[in-house]
Amino acid sequence: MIPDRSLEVLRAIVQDYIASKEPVGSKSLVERHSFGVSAATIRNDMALLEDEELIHAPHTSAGRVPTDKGYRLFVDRLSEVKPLNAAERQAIENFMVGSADLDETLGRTVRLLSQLTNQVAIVQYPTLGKASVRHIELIPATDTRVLMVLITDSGRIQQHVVELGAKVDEDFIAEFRAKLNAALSGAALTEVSGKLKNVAVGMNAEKTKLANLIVKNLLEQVDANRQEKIILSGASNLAKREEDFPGSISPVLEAIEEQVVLLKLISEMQAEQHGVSLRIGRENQFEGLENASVLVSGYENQGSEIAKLGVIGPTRMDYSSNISAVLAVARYLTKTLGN
Amino acid sequence: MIPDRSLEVLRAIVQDYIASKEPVGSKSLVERHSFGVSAATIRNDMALLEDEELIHAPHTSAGRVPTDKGYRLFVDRLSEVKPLNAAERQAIENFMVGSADLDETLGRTVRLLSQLTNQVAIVQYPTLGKASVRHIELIPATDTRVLMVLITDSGRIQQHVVELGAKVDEDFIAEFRAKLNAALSGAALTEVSGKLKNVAVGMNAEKTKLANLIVKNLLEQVDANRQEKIILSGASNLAKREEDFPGSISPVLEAIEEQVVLLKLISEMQAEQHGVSLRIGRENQFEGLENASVLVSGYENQGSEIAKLGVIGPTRMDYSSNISAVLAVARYLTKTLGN
DNA sequence: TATTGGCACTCAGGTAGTAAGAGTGCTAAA
DNA sequence: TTTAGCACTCTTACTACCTGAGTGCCAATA
Repeated sequence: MIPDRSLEVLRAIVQDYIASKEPVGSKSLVERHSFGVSAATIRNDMALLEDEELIHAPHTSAGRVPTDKGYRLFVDRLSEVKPLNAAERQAIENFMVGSADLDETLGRTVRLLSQLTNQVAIVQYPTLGKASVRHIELIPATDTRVLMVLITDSGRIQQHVVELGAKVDEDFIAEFRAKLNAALSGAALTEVSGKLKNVAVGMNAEKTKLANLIVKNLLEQVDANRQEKIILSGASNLAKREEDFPGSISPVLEAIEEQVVLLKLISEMQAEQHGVSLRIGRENQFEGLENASVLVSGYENQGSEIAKLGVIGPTRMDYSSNISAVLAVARYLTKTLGN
Repeated sequence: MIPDRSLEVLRAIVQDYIASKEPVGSKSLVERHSFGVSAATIRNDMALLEDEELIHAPHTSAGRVPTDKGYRLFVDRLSEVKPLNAAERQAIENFMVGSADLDETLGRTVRLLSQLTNQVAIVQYPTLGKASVRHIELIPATDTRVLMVLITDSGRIQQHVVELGAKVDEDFIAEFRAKLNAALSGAALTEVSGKLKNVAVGMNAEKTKLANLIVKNLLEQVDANRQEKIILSGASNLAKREEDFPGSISPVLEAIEEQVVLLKLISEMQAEQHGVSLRIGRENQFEGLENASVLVSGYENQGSEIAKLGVIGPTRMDYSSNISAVLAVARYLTKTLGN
């Protein structure tokens, strides 16, 4: 359908526009690339691309700029994933060594990714839905309260203070703790509720009441706290590319500060080709992100994807580089978590 | 030194400028306020204020704008803390109910504060330096690894995986855990290292080795993780007030994203009058914050300050309202933590 | 001595008009 | 199918000009 040379022209336009941020015209195009044809011919090709809504002229006498659709075709069919250079690879290695716990690992990851790409980076915490119980701890806090700590196999920790309304017996707590762990250790969080049914069997009335209270709280914790979490880094990178956002960057900042929106967005995104998922401009419906692209990839633990990470930036971004950076960091994080 | 009426003029200039963001001239001043004198007289007062470097004219034929020094005098001597209105008070109440754990409480607090003030809000996590040990947990993770969890009285949790390099005996872990808790429960973190000296006494060589490894890691955790933490909210509010930052907001965003810088800054700030601490514009040396004001107050647990919270915004901010909002939220957080 | 009206002066911002340059689309020829 | 040529459009920059806001100063006044 679209002739090869026209596609080459599209590729050249995307590349030049990303590099220069100026609308690109037929003349500069033949100067910078060797098409072997004249500017007039290129102009014909450009007219074709414009008919297909792959490029667009901001003004009558300006050059052309890729549309969302144009970027999409570029990414899907015209670009190659640019391998990281040695310096970047080194940066990844250096950045991640010596991370102690999950918080620190993910914190470093998100900063690394924002530095590598010069975009806003996001990292989602491992979803509890796919996690399983490593350990449950019950710690007497005051006379009538118990601090409950739930530790999952992905390293995530949830805590909650349970008000028992009656004085607690330390021995009972210890006993119940053992019981809980025996019943739940290794269980997927989704199975927890089923496995808890019989845990209070064989206790006297008073203890049953306490046990139920704790179980109820534990379920709440598993459930309510299944709520996901995202961390961000590099918001200042957005401000540096303000020209790429007509109007103001404020709507974009608002959108990405709204965790709920962001979570909804990335949960909708399923890996496409290259192992990443990409939404360009208006391809995603969320208000404020009309001029932004969202690029995510999954990272894994024990062979299955547990959450996503990626970058958010203007539609005018270097897709090749960013895709390879996101992929590399996702792989590296998977590896780090494996230890 | 400076006559009363001139100070009144300064107050009027600050108020009008904050409200209108236009440099304010003598004529509009006499129109909006009842000084009982003519514009010419006000001009004389303004010349005086300019001599004192309290106000400044952006151009020869423009009105006047307060300088950092002018804002400072305004805050210290001319402004009253504006009590919150009913709606704001209600917002605070509503926002905080039902917070489960520390993370959620602080998360809600920082969002509340940014909404209340329309500025960037910051909340510092309780400093470990002032905390004490509530409980230490040792949980066998794999054959040779133990997950150590340190819970402090402020609700903060630190975790770390200890590689023991040898197979661990569960009974020993349980025993050692009891020993650790007996020795450390209730101890301030600063005392931990002293109290750990004799904990391995009376064990055989092999166990001593393991114990020392755990103790070493515990100390590392107490120490290295004394590193502070800050959470932010409302960065988009900065973008909305871009006009107040000559050039770009990018340097400001960079500065506040740099946790280390921010921590250094607020740790230097000691409560002054009104119970808050304020740095206006160039009063703070940090790069990127020349046009920003930082306003913090401490919040408490068990009667002593454990960390700070506050807002960051343009020097042209509503100091009266923001001071009262920061104070109110700090008080409310103190109260919430008391439960 | 403090205040006031008057006035000349400065300067930012808006409006017009003009010129230059980039880029286009179209047409006719190769 | 490609190309050269050309007329046309429209942005951008520059210039000149005007207006209005606001000032500083001075001489007069209470």
